[in-house]
Amino acid sequence: MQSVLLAPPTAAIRQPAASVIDGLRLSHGRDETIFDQDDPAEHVYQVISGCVRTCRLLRDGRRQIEAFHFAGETFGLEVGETHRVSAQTLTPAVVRVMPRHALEDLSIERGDVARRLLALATDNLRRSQDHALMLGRRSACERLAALLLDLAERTGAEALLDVPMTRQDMADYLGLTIETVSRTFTQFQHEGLIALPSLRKVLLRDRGALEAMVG
Amino acid sequence: MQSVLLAPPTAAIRQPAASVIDGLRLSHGRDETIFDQDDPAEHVYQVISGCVRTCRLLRDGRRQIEAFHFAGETFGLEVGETHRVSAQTLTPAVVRVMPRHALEDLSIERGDVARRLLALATDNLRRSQDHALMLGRRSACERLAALLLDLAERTGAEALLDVPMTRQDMADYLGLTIETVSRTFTQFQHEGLIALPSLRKVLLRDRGALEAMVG
DNA sequence: CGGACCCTTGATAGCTTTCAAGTCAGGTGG
DNA sequence: CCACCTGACTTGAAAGCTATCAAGGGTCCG
Repeated sequence: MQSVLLAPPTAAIRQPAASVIDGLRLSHGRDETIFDQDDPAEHVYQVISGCVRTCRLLRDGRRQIEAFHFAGETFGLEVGETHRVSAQTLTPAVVRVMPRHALEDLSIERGDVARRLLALATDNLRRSQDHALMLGRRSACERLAALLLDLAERTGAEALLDVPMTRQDMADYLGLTIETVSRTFTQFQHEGLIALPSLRKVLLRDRGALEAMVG
Repeated sequence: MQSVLLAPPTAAIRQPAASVIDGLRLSHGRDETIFDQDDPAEHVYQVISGCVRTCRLLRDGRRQIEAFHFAGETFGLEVGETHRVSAQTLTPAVVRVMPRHALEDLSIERGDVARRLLALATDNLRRSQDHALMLGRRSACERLAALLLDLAERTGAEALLDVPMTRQDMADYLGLTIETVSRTFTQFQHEGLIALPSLRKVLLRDRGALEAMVG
């Protein structure tokens, strides 16, 4: 038997793995809550289709989106008893729901399952570290360029990107305001780096220049 | 047998766990490199004594410190073949070095070991997410207050903190400049929140106010 | 066609950075 | 033991980037 719990993140999109724990598949509409911050962390989730955001809220309402999750990606893995982030859909989405205790029990018996889980956790860690570097040390332009390139890579788009999130979502992911995101889009457009054929679509015209910004 | 690979982070300081893989114990002086960014990731490390920082560098020299690691804490766990961060000592330190492949092999046989590794990874992930929230959505004052309280908690200090890092280290962790960190210290002092009996020591005079800032 | 929401743009303010001196402390060598 | 010297820290002034406040314009959907 080859494929186990979850396919490796990169391969999952194309070849969904057979899984030991199938889990429920739940369909969600757009902008629906999957779980809230401080809810008991009883499940682990995998995006089957659509897009999900995980985010944290400060008491005064400031929001930081921790990550966007696309098809094949996993979220909701916690070490403690409660979720430290909330999760909502950006688009209509199908999400696989797996009971956490079952996964943990299984990972004690099955080394390969445990290994896969560890890979998922360290992969999320890697993303989070990249995110922190961006938030700590990059300018607004660099942040937006990084987001666009990341989206292109993860959705496998050539030049025309479908962006499932609002400007507000991008702002809360990038640690900026909605106005700054909008101005930066306009600036990129004027510089010929991108075109904006419609809201929710971005055409990358000079990928090299964007990559040079990100470094 | 009760204690396995690594004690849980919180307990490790007081009762170092017996371990399946003892690993080499290496002594380092102050400001020495343990590994560099892009080095092959062949080991996992645990701080026995002293303090270690892990950080990432941008090509133009901008630096983001990803985390400070104190006694009992683990660092260097990677999913890929190379280290994405570098690690240096802040103080003279003793570090336990464990071969990564041995850990991975062992975690396939031993469910408890795998579980412990997963807990370590998700714990690091949690810290990284807190860090990202701070970098994305908090002011300079809030960031410094959070760092001081975090140090107090992790080193178990009552009111008088020993800070092993320079202002530059703090700045690179907090996503600020050294001047802003210094000014914020001065401001806290004037507001009666802290006193600075010497460099590298901070006396917390109004912990409640600091906690209120962090929220 | 109307309305609501999202997005863009403009003007101004504010926080943090940058640039530039100084000050202080700790360590070394005389 | 003291003087010096170097690196770390602090402080000041000015600039810059992003946030805030405030309209105005588009677009999608009922």
